[in-house]
Amino acid sequence: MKNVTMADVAEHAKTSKSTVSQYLNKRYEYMSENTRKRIEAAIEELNYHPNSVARSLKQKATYTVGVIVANILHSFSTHIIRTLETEFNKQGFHTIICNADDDPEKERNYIEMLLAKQVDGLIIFPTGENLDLYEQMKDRDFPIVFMDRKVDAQAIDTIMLDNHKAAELAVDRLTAGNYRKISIITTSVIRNISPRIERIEGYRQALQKYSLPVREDYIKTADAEHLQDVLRELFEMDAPPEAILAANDIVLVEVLKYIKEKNLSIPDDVAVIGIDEVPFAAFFTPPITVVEQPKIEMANLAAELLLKKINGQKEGGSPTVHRMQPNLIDRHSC
Amino acid sequence: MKNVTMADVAEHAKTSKSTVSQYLNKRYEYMSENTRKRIEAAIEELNYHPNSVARSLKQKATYTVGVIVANILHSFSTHIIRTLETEFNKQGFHTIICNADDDPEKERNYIEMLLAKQVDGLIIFPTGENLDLYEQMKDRDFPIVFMDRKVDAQAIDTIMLDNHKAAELAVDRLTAGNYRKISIITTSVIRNISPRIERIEGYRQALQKYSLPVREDYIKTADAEHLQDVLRELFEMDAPPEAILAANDIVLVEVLKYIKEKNLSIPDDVAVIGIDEVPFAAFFTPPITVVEQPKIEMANLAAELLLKKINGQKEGGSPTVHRMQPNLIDRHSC
DNA sequence: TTTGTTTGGTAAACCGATTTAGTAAAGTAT
DNA sequence: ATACTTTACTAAATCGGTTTACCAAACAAA
Repeated sequence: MKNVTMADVAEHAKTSKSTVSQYLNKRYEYMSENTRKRIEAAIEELNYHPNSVARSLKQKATYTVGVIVANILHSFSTHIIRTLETEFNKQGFHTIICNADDDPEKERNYIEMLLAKQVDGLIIFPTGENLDLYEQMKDRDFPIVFMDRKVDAQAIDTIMLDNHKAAELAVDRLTAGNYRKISIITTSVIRNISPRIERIEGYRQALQKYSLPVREDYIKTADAEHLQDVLRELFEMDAPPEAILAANDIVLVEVLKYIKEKNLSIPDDVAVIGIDEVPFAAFFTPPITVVEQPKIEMANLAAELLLKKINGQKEGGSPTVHRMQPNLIDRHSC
Repeated sequence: MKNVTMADVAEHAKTSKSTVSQYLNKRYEYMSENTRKRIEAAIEELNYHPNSVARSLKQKATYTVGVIVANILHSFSTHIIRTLETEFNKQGFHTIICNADDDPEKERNYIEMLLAKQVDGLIIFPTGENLDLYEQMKDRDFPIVFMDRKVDAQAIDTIMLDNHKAAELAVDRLTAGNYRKISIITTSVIRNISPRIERIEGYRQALQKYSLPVREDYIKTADAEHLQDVLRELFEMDAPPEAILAANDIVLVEVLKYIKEKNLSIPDDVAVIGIDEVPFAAFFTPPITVVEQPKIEMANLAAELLLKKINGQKEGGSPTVHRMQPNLIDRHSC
């Protein structure tokens, strides 16, 4: 069955393609009532649906944005995606979601594919390795917003948690509970992923604020698959930590797994605090205290900034890192 | 800065668009080594990237598939999405993910938008309300696979859990633990969403298998927001249930919230079993017994079926409902 | 020498919209 | 009656690729 095109509609309605196009774009001033009705009828009768690929080619706009998350397994990413999608959809934009799996090569492929597909803008949780690509896009003034992580070499609008503050909030809470031997665990820090670095920095500074010693062997980083090993090391130390700051939700899950397995009790044997809210924190036994990111605001701001760029509004100032404030949800794990 | 097109490359390489196109499609037999090198150099020098919108228009293929999930909040959906995206990406396809939020109107819009965008195929978790659209696509032989839910009126390939079996497995486990007053709770059943209906049916049949009475007041359905009310009702009954079968992950979360709030103990005060695996089940206190869906297999099968249709392979038989087998993960909540 | 084949290439149509420039006919102003 | 507007419409160019049909030159075969 042949596809119905605008030419078919025009023929059927005894008018020209141009007029049908005007009709579709609701510029009714350019035609008589009679013509309009004939077009309406023809569209109905032929069950015509415009081809937006053709439209995009001519208009040089696809009304589609790309989102490349570094790792879709973080519940933070999932929530951001959901809000972004809803927001873009409201504004008539489609969203293509890609998962770079923390692999710079995959990220490169996705960026190239999305650009070839002529997306109108990009939101990226950058791996930080594809500087040349970031640079190119910036030079072209291609609409782009970074999320969650900053890339030092690039002056690109970026939305990030105030990670120093987040770690500080956690340490504040822990010291208030009289824990002094505090460990921080985060996922791998090769490639200097900025939020992880910053959370460790924030932790160090907060300890210093309380004149607590910073013990390097309390600072642990590892891939998700090796976190159990790291935890074992930690608890086999002469002076194991009294409290653990899980620097993201993946770490928190591994920490709780380990604790369950070793039959330790929270907070008596170890106190636990996490950065990133997770769905089970509220009804866990005990409920887990957590520092949450303002996900909705972050996603909304990202969408807003990107749409502004797409609509060609010259940005007020130069590219900024927008720092969002974390929030402590105090429960009973410390 | 003007965009670089194939014409620019041709000019720069002193050849024709046709030859450049052949080059891009790796049909090197049609040109001399010398020409090939010149094209290569020109592409490099101009930093040319082909426009896939133009290509799609001519080829009538976008190498993009759409996925419309009914509700992205189910962890099941998230996992399916992840696997689908990975799988399609392997095969050179992009994935556009949309969330219908269980709203048939949103679903309709998404289907229409994705078709206008000329996606090559569609995977839908159908709301079940847009029969006319489903029908149209089927009539056109448009590649489409249903996931998780079936639509009775439509003969469209569908991938579903064996929901009767899933509920039966849960009841088996509960009766083995000597629980006899078993309640099932599921999210709203208006619009006859098939997996929910089937799980309730499976529950009834399983009770009958054990000659246990089927009490209608133990069968509860409600929107996520009203589940707490439903739980209150349930536990304020004269004979409250000894065990709860949470028919999906959203219900499970609400059940555990309620239990925590009321300070009930699992499994002594109430036993709990869920359908759908969740990340915290393994290290919850107590670890939650759960019937899991073979998500990976389901997503892989869906991708495989869809790609076959897209590649025009005539399907062996008529459209089928593919029933996948659930699996009990026995832990300590019953 | 003539014919056939291979090699290396190009011009132009095409995909299905949008948009610009132009025009015929009718209406209005002077 | 003439000039100017407005109304209603269309032809054709365009977006950036792909593909088909065709061709000239070089070479081989008869």
